[in-house]
Amino acid sequence: MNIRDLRYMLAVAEHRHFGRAAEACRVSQPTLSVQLRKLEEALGVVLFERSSKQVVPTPICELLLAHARIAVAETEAMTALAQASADPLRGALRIGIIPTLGPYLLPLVFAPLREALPELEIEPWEDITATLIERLRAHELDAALLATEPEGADLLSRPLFTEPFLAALPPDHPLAAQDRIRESDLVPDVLVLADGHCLRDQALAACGLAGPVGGALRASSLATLINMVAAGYGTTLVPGLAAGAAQDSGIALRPLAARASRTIRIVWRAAFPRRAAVESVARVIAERLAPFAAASERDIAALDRAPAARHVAGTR
Amino acid sequence: MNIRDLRYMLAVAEHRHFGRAAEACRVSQPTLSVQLRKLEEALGVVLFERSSKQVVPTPICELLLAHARIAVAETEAMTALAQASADPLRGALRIGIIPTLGPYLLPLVFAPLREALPELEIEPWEDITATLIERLRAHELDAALLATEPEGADLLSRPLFTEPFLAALPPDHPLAAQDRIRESDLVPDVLVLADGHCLRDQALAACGLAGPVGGALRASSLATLINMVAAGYGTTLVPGLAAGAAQDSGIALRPLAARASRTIRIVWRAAFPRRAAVESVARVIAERLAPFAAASERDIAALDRAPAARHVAGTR
DNA sequence: CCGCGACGATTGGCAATGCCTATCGAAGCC
DNA sequence: GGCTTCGATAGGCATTGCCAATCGTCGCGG
Repeated sequence: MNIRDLRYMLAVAEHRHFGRAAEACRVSQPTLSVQLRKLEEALGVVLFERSSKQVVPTPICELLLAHARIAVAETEAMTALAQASADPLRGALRIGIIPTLGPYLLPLVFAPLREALPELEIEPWEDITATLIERLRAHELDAALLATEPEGADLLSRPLFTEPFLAALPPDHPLAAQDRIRESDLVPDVLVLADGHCLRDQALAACGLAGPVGGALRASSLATLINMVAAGYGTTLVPGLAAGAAQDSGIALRPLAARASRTIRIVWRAAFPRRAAVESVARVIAERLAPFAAASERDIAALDRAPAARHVAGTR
Repeated sequence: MNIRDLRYMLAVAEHRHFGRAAEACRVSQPTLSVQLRKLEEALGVVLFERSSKQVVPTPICELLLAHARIAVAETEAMTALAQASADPLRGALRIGIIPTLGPYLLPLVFAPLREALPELEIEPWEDITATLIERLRAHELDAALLATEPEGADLLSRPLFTEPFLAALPPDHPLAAQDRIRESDLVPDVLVLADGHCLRDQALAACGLAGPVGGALRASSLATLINMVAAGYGTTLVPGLAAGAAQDSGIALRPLAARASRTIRIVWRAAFPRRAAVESVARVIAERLAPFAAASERDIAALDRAPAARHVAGTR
C-alpha cells in the first residue's frame, strides 16, 4: 500500500468527483481512476459507489478514511520533521570535553560558536578521556575535545590548537626566580591530578617521570591543584589556557625549557552523519584559538608578565 | 513515500542489523539497503549511522520512528478492517419496506434470513414507497421491498413473489355470503389507505376506481383499515400476507373474481457494490414465500376456511 | 430523435520503481 | 593471510505509475 493511494482516496472522498480529485492530486483523471481501483482490489473492498450522478463513499470506506487520514498526517509529520532537521548545522550536538580544558576553553568559544552556528545547540559534557571515548562510541556523545589522539579506525580526529604547559610555582618558591624552568627541576615536589586525567600522564611525561610519583596527593581537578600550589604544597604544570585562572590564584607561572605542550583535538565517530557540524565547530574553535597560539609562540618568554590567555580573552 | 519503506525503517531500527531486518521483511538485504537509502534521500536525513560494528538510529530517526509506527499501524488497521468486511454477505444491510408489507412479511423471513446469512445484519426501515426510493437514492438505504416497479435506470429490481388481494368484509356484510367477490361490487363502501401508500392506488385500480373515492376515511395503516372493516364501516382489499391478521380481527375474507394481486419486488441502486448481499436476501425471501404462492394458486377458493397466510405460517 | 457535454473507465506506451542475484570492499578474527 | 561478516553496489528483469487519447454511458437541450 502506498501513501499516495491513500491521498487519492481522501481526495475522491472529499471532492466526490474523480476529475477534481485528480486535479487536486496533480495527476490525470485516468491515473487516479486506475490507482483507486488498485487500492480497492488490494483491500478487497469497494471504496466508492460510482454512478453517472455521483461518487459516494461506501460505509466501509468511511471507516477506512479515518485511518487513512491519520496515516497520511503521520507521514506528513515525518517529512516536516525531517525537513526541519535536514540541516546538519542544526539541532543538538553533544560534545564531550576533558575537565582540564572545559572550564578554560568553553568561556572563550561559546559566544563565537553561537554566533557562527546559531541553529546548533551545543551540549557540553565534561568527563575524563576514557569515559568520553566510551560515550562517543555508545552514541551518547557526537564529538569530544581531547588532548590525546584516539585509537581505533572507528574514530576520526583533527587537531584544533596546541597549548604550552607552564610551570606553576608558589610565588616564594626557589624556582620562581628563574625566567624559564627546566622540567626536571619540578620533579621533587610536583603535584598531579588523579588517575584518568590525561593531563596527569602528560605532566609526568614532561617531567620525565614514567611511573607513579611519591606524593600521595591526587587532585581531582585542576582548580584544586592550582590552589594546592598557591598554598605552597608543591609545584605543577598547567596548560596555557588555564594560565589566567592560575594567576588569579596568586601563582607564579614560568615557561618551560623544553616547551612541553599538549594538542587539543576534536574527535568523532567515522560514521557520524553530521560531520559538517563537527567540522564547523572545529573551524570556529581553531579560529578563535589562533591568536592565542600565535601569541604563545611569540611572547612565551614574557608570559608571566602578560599572560597569553588574558591577552586573548581581551581580544574581540 | 511508501508504507513498505517505513516498515523497512522500523525493521532496521528494531534489529539494528540490515541482514536480519531484510529477513524479517522477507526481502533481500540489498533491496532493503537500497530502499532505505532512497527513504533517507527522500527525507533528506540520515536515518542510521552504519559502521562495521553496529547500526544505530540517529536522534532524528528516533523521532521519525514514532510517526512511522503510527502510520504503519493505521494502514494495518485499514487492511484488517477491509478484510473483515470484504465479504459482501457481512455487515449491515439497510432494507426499506412498505408499511402494508413489513408487519406481515418480516415475521416470516427474519428467521430464515438469519439462518441463511448469519453475518448479515438486516436493518429494516418502514416507510411509504416514495420516501423509501428517496432514501435509497440518498444512500440511506441499501435496498427496498416495494410493490411497484421503480422508475429510473439508476435503480434495479427483481420480483420476489406475488400475493393476491382479498376482499375483506364485515362478517354480516351482504357480500360475505358469496364465495368469490367481484371487485366492482366493493366500490360502494370500499375503504382505502392514506395517500402515498401504494396499496391505496392498487386497491382503487383493482376496483376500477381512478380518482379519489367518496369516503372521507384515509386510514394510516392496514391494521387500522382492518379494524374499521371489522367494526362494520365498510369493505376493503387486503394483501394475502395480511390475511391472517385480518382473520384474527373477525373479518370475512373472500377471493376476488379478477384475482387482483400485487407483486413484491426488491429494489437496489444499480451501482450498489454489495449486489451479492441483495441477491442473497432476495433468494431467501423468494424461497420462503414460494409455498405461499403455490398455496394461494391452489387453494384460493378455500381461503376463508384455511387462510393461506396461516397455512404458510404453520409450515416449517 | 439526435447531437453534445460531462464523467468515469479503458487502452497503449513509456519511464520509474522495486526486487533479485552476484559481487565488492572494509573490518574483524583466527 | 585466509576467512567470515556485513553493508554497499551493479546489472538485469518484472512491475508499477503515469499520461494522452479514446471509449461508453448518461442526461440534457434543440
